[in-house]
Amino acid sequence: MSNIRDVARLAGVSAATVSRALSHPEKVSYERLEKVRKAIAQVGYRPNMMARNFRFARAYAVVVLVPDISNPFYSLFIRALEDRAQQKGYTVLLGDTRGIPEREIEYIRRVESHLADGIVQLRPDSKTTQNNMPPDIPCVNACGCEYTVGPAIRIDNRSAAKTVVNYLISLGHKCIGVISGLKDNPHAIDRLNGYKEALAEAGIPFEKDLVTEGDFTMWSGLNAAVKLCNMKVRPTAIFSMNDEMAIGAMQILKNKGIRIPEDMSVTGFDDIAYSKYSDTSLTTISQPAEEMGKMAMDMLVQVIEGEPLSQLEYVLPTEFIIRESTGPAPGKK
Amino acid sequence: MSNIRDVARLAGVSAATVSRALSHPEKVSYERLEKVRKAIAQVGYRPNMMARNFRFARAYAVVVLVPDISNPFYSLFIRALEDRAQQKGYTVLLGDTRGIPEREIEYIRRVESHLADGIVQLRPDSKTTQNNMPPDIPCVNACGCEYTVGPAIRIDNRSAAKTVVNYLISLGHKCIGVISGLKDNPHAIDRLNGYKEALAEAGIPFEKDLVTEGDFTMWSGLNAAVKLCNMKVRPTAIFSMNDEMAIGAMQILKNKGIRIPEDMSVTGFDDIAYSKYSDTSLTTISQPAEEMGKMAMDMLVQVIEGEPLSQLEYVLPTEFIIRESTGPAPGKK
DNA sequence: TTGTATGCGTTATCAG
DNA sequence: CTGATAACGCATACAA
Repeated sequence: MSNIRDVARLAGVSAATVSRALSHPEKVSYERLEKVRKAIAQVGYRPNMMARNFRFARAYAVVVLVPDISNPFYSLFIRALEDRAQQKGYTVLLGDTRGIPEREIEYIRRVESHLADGIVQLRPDSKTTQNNMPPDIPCVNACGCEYTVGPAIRIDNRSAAKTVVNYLISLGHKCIGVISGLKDNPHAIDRLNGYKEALAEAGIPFEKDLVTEGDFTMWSGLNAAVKLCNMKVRPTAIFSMNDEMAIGAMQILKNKGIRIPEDMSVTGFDDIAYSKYSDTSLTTISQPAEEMGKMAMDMLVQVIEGEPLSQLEYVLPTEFIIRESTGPAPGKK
Repeated sequence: MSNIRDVARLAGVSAATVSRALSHPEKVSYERLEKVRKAIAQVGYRPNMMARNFRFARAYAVVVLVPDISNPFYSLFIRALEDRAQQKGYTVLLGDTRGIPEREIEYIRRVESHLADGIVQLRPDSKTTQNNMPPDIPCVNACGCEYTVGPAIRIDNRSAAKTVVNYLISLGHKCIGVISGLKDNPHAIDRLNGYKEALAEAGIPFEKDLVTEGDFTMWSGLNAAVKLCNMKVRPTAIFSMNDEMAIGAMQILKNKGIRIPEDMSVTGFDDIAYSKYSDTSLTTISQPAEEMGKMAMDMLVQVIEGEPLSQLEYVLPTEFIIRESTGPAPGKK
């Protein structure tokens, strides 16, 4: 591989001139600029970015910490993040933690050892996260819940959930089952609070047995739905905390001959692509995943570059999308 | 940020000793090892990996070039790749090209400028790809088709497709529509060849009107299905070249009152998670995405480190999974 | 405008 | 076993 001195020698100038020709061409005479240009072409010189980054003590790279990249919501987010990163001259280092703290720490270490300049955090488990994250490393929390600290991009999970449940109530549903994420998942907590608020405002008592626990996978949604079906008083609607679990639930309901939405309404959360195309298309909450990815990147770069943040937290709007999986409670019209 | 000399000063040793204490502790006396250990802890020293990489002229990073990370097959592959990379001390740089050649080139440049050591290529468009890829940069083609050059991990698209179509034929189907990817997509070409072979061996003439073109999205599958339904002689089965398009197709078929599989059979390709949970679960080909991701990483590291490759190409087995979306041709039993 | 000299943090070499 | 030194490739302060 040729370096800047090879080019300089060939062009008959100093290495400094070659460097300037590339970074500050206005400071170099036209004549030498041409010489340098030719020499660069002749040897096929490519500046060594690693050396340059090293000199600037900057990696121009960010880590994105994600529990599972195969989750469609996350992959959409990351796609937008990467897009923005590329625009800004940054590289995205993929950190799929699978929820394992050691892996998270491994990636935090990458920042501490200067292989990346900051972290975008999609990990919702804020307790662990905040324990592991040293306060001095640039970090944006992009899966924020109500009680995150530091720069954050988030949605209002609570009021979104409330909107969904309000809608179900308006359709006459009084017994609404919940398929939750893991109980200590911040999203699950916020969304459950929305559910409770909606119930309270409608004067419906909260029944904790109606809340089943899943882990955001289709399989867990299926299992949770089985439990809900076997209850003494079977709910007439299911509020699932994400689309995957709702899809899993719908499959088993249909297998059992329960019609959707005639016998039971089902709602999701996220609006992943499959929700629109699933056989009974899913009523759900759409999150602005791409907008969130872009904003997270913008925000992180601001933090990295030491620019002041005009806002510490951005709460983005969600959209409630009504499709075929919801209808009037049985017996209502 | 503290550096190696700060530690050395504090420990009362030379920088070289600190370096050795970290990299070759067996070459350092126990006494000084302890001193160094304490000093490191005291100042919270983290070795600057960028400086170390710079010195070794290695990035310990690889680029993964993918047309669309939100595609579940790709994200599974990448998850496994990242897993293996982490095991081997490498970082994965995410390169979502969205099929745009300029973006691909941008990432190739990252390797040329020493920000990464090599590339795993998931881009199936081998023509463009090979035009852009300089011969001297380590690269593994992981979405290989029959005519890729260089190190490759792939499946036998042709024979997998043939298996599917053979099965449909065995069910009595004689008029089998195809939802293809873009006509010049290597996967689409290989799979279409499999389709043709199966037909030929069964003595069924190939009808080119039965081949509709999609772009591997659900939406395009839906549109293609509409075309197939409107044909003079409507096919009794649809061979879709991926699951997404099959899911899109199934939705519109059901909307039109066409029963699956009684009136029409549908098959997919990839076996993404949703195929199992979609309302009529999908008969499809399962690709070993995770195995492919791991092997691609192993292979790339071998190339990077200059180890000889025992095999230039690995063809991994696929599995044919029969679910509910296929059945006997109408009129057959 | 241009060239020279220096340093970024690390590690291998070599002499002690 | 240890320390001083040079080198990796680049960009800047400074001198000319």
